Amino acid sequence: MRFSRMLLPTLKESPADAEVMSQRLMVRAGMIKKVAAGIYEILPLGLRVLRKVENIVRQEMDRAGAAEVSLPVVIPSELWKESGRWDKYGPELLRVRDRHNREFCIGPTHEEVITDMVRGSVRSYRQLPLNLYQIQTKFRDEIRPRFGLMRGREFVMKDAYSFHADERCAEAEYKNMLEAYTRIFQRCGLEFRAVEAESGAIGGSFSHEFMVLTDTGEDEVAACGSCEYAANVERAEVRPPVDKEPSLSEKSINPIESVSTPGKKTVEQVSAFLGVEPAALIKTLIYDTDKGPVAALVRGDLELNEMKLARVFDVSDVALADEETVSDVTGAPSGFAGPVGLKIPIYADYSLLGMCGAVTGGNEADTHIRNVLPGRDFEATYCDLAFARTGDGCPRCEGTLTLRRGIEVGHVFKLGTKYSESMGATILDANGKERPMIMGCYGIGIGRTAAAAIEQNHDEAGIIWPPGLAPFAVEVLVIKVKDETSMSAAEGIYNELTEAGVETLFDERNVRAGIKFKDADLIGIPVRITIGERNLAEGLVEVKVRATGEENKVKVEDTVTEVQRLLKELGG
RNA sequence: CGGGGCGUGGCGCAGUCUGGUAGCGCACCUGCUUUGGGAGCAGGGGGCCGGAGGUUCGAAUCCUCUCGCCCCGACCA
Repeated sequence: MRFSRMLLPTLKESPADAEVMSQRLMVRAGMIKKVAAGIYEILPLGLRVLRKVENIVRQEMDRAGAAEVSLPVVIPSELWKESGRWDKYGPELLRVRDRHNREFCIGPTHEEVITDMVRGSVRSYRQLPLNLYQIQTKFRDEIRPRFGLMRGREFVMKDAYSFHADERCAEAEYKNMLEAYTRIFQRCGLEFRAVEAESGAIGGSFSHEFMVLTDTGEDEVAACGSCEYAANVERAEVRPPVDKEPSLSEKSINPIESVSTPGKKTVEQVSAFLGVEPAALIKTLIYDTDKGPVAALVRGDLELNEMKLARVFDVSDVALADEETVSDVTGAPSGFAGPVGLKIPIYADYSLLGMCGAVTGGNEADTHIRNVLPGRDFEATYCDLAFARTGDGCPRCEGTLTLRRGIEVGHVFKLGTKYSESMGATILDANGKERPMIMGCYGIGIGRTAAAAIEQNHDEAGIIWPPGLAPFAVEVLVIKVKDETSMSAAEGIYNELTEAGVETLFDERNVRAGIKFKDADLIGIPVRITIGERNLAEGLVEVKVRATGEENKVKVEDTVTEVQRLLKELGG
């Protein structure tokens, strides 16, 4: 491809609204251009990269036994009403009407459509399993799109759906997809972890997020340094402490006493006022549940994870109780709740085990109490309630967890029968009994993967593409276009490379060398061949590796073989 | 949805407070010089100042409404 024939508007300055590096570099490298919040035009260079990701995904999905389909972007509301999601999905679902005033939505995901496709034509367990995927543009009307392609409203996604006659088969496919995803992201040249997103109650986990580890990710991941355990911080479990022997100080601790703490409600205020560490406080939160109000306790320096609390009660959601409920159950305004003397069920985080002489609310306005000893002064059910932190114990081994940021680029999820049941996608099993198909779904954000690759692979000068995703393998750069010798040598090398099947960008623009060098670094093509008069006089050209800066002079006639050797070495 | 900020040429911005015929840098066009890391000089083209209404002799500037964009938070998975 000739540079001059390609729309490749590089920018010297960064766009004002770009928050993260990948977005800045994609805009500056002329890959994307924003047209509206979360909606982008993809320019030729950008598309080439997206196609690289797509093709890797396609190859690995095919290799894993999945078949590609194409599903509609515009989906009739009936399908979504069947599954019940038309009412549940909320404003993120973009709804439109056609000229006959019929309702449709722009597909944000395609469980309904794929289920509809399969339910008509699959009637027997003999026709299963199936795994169908598509690579397609989707739309989610995100509240706050940001970070360029990382969190757009319109975005390209690979989504796959599998159908099975029994659980074992569904689980096998789940593993199959985990392996396929691992291959995909390896080929993309990314540092990533498959992270448990949700643990099944009975062994194993059936939701994994593939997280690319970077400093700018939107999600926080707790990963064990010693084993494979990794989980979204919102779900990450913490190893329960071994039972603590009561220490001497515990035995000899003084009885509780009240202290006046006028207007001191928050942990910071109370710890500052009393001159104790936040970790010496017990935070008491009153929550509303189906079973009435409960108290949840965590150590003062930790944060309660509502999801963990919800899981204790096996509900999808818990909410902090309102002011009225708090004063009803504690007899005090919020900010002064404490476990001592409470009549409602008390759930305490493991972090309370071994605490002694703690400070808690006094269940009385402007009052706290100290010398509180769990077990002596109140009883509680102990469980894992706090957000995991760096240094916490791994739940699976003796190692410790470290928190890192990550970008979710893929998600593998066992769906079960939610859609097949509501939409009547059933088969007859070997006994002639009708049962819903068991489904799984598997997504990969294409644009997000490309963005994540940039987050992980760039320097001050620009992008450094992993060979697998590079828009071109090689860039041929002529210093002086007007010099006929240079130009004909460059043309020769360019043609040879192209004929050898090496994707080559030929920068034959009639601009100063400096501009071309800067653009080459910015665009980040792995290998650059520079053709200048001086070297050419000795029959040489320069071959430079973008990632390492390593540079070699090569004989003109050896260029193509040398480049091919280099590319092989780089893993392209 | 709450709070804050910004809309001025393709991009980045000044001008707005204190109304008086729209400016700078980059990019673009022409010429000359230059030519291995975003050149210099000279000349030039391009802007319904986001939109509507109002105040005024006169509005980018003041007032009202509106649309869009960005940031923080809440929401969402």
